[in-house]
Amino acid sequence: MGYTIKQVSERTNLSAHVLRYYEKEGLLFNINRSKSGIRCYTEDDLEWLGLICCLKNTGMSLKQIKEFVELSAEGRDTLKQRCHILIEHKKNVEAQIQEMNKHLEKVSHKIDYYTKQYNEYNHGGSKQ
Amino acid sequence: MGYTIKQVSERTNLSAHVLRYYEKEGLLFNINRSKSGIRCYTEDDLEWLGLICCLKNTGMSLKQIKEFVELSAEGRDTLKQRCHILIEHKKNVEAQIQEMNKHLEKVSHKIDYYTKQYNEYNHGGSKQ
DNA sequence: ATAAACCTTAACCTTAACTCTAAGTCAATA
DNA sequence: TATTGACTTAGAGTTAAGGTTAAGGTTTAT
Repeated sequence: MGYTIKQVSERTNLSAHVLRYYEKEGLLFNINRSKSGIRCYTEDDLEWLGLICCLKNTGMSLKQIKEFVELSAEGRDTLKQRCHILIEHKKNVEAQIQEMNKHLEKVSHKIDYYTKQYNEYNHGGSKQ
Repeated sequence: MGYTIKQVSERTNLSAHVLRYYEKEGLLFNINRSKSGIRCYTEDDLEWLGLICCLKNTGMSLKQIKEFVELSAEGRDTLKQRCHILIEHKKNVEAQIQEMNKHLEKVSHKIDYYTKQYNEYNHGGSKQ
């Protein structure tokens, strides 16, 4: 019935430390505990963690994620707000990706330039 | 005859502090100075800064950039190595972008889900 | 010539996101 | 029963990439 912190750690690729840290920082709440205080994560908790990782992996800060989580805790009344946050975040990430692509192009140019220089150097060079 | 740190700061959108910091960290070298010790950047320096920013903006750490810069300082013999680094970096960034897109899809699903919930809530809800 | 607006270095401060340590509890095993 | 080992907490340490402050030198405008 439920998962230990170690099991969750293995499934999420987050260390046990990080899981406790996230909890302390308010990204996870209402994690069940045994009588002796040991965390016991539910399927729902795993679901949440999935969303949190997803937001984190797209560059949302823990602080922003926390805000989102707090809204979620307030229930259905904040659905619209949460939706808005996600939509904004999506836009940001898309813009970010575009920027990255633009920078990548420059890197590509540099690669071409270096490749050319390298070939010339090898042709004209004395050491074969 | 060259640019002051402020002029470079304006052109690159890096603060004067950051320019000095980069120099101290070994990302820039051989920056000319006036007799009184004031930095005087050349066009070449600006060119370099352009590449550095490009690498930084695609997520390369200053440490890695420094390694790249050090290779450059060694001259033509490291052209191949540098080329390799850039190509690897490009691959990484492309992979990163793909990952981001995958995560974005999940976010999109969540948005759909929330939107649906919101609509249902509003239809079934008592307040209008 | 004196203040404003630059420049310099050195050193400490900040923030995010961990990461580790110390000291202790608890359950299972030898 | 003693010890191993996973769990707990509070809190300090780390890293990257800067930011800020202090204390002072230089140049230019009035």
